[in-house]
Amino acid sequence: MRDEVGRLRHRPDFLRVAGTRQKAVAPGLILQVGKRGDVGDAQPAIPRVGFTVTRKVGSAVVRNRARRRLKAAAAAIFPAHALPGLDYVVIGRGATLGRPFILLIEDLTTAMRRLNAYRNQSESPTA
RNA sequence: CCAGACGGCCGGAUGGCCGCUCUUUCCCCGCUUGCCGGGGGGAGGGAGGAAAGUCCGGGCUCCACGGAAACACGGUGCCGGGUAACGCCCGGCGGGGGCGACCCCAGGGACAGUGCCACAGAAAACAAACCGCCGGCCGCGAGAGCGCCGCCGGCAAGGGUGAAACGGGGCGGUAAGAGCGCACCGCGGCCUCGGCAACGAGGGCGGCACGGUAAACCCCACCGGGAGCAAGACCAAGUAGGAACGGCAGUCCGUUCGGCUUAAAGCCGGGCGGGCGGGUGCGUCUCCGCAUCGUCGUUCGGGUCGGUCGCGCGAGGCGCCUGGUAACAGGCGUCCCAGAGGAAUGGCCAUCGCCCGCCUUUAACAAGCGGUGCACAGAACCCGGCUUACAGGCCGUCUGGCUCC
RNA sequence: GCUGCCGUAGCUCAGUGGUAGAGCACGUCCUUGGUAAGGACGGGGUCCGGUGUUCAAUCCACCGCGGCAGCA
Repeated sequence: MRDEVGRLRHRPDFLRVAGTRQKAVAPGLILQVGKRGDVGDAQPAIPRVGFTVTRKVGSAVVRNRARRRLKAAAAAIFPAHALPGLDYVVIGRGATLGRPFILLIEDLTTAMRRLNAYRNQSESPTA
């Protein structure tokens, strides 16, 4: 069972998610969560994810690599464990590049659990 | 072998699993049948030498404009060549550095004008004279000589200051001196020769007349219209069916409504229909036809921030040949080589290569273990340069030194 | 993509060719029974880096590094 995960692409979406102040900090990343605002109520809205890596992290090469590793981590977890109707924003930190990939995935799952945004695989997504 | 100079090149390799994006092709489903939408499979392409800084030059697009010129502003600045062009490149010249290979230089004009040259020093620029030197007179003294408080005249060699002092040091000359004279060097004209030229070489003349600074203002010559792909074009959606100004301007007939009027007539304003004229669009243009309408332009206001094009065949890459010292040019053959849009080109793993550390051990290697060690760095319209960053490595040419034959 | 500005003592800033300064801060001393205030003295600077122009550069020119801001 592989569910779709959408992608946040516009600045207002990021600002709305940041405005909810739902934040969890892990060594390798920071996670923000917010409910989708524009939902049509007929279909259950798919979860969406966006990535932010600021210039404080480093040069363009460093920022690109950090974002790609976060994308890979999200692709490994979100299709099975993201909750529908939520928008996730994953923020890269300076340690994102040096962190082993396994620990990066653990960081993501613990951050999701801490924000009550983690779905166990057995639960039905369309509750 | 060591040290060095210059030019060019590479800048991790192979494989596995899971993904991203573009192109192409096939299959299935759907309907509003079409380069339609959704899903799936196959094949192929997918960062750089600097993609960076944005310091120059172009293409392309829009705006402005009578061909253009001028002022202002900015840039460039020895000569010749290359180039689409350049502030780039190549070859020369001049100056400076290095034993040398070679390297460095914004390198026009200081008799067009203005400004500045601190401190020190007599004096920092049409010259002048502080300490001085010399001669004459005067005074003192027997004399050599002396004279701060004496006079007149000549001189600029010496001293000291400074970054820089109206040629340099040498010989002659002189009372002392002085290009006053002489040779050399420097400087400025002239002539001849070589060179396309910058410039160089030689000869002869002049008589020191001409300090530095133009990356101070400036003068001269040449170049530059402005903005930038978020340029610009189209589609969809959607708001207002808006306001102001300007360009030709509406006119005639019928009918109807309102106002003025007691009513009619008449006048004014509006609606509808038609004719003529006008605008816009299409048909290849003036003719003509069709459609549509008050139109078009500018500015403001309002709305949208979705999609498509621009967008990659190019001053293109590679190989060979020819011309040229070279930059480069020409010819022939061959290849098609990224196109994202919160932005693809990746994540994880294994093996090899290189580097670092440790241990065992050595004259040295090798082997073993560990390493979150493997440079600088990510296309955003494209191209030519410049500049800056860069672990490690390869190739070629040349210079100096040492040793051996 | 385009365009400006800034970098000077630990901090905030002057200085714009000629030996680099002010305020605050810091140190020592005086004053006080003691502290603060006040007074006296003092230490501190690769003037962001490099190359050049000039006799001489914080200042002028060029090239970098870092930071800030504006326009689209």
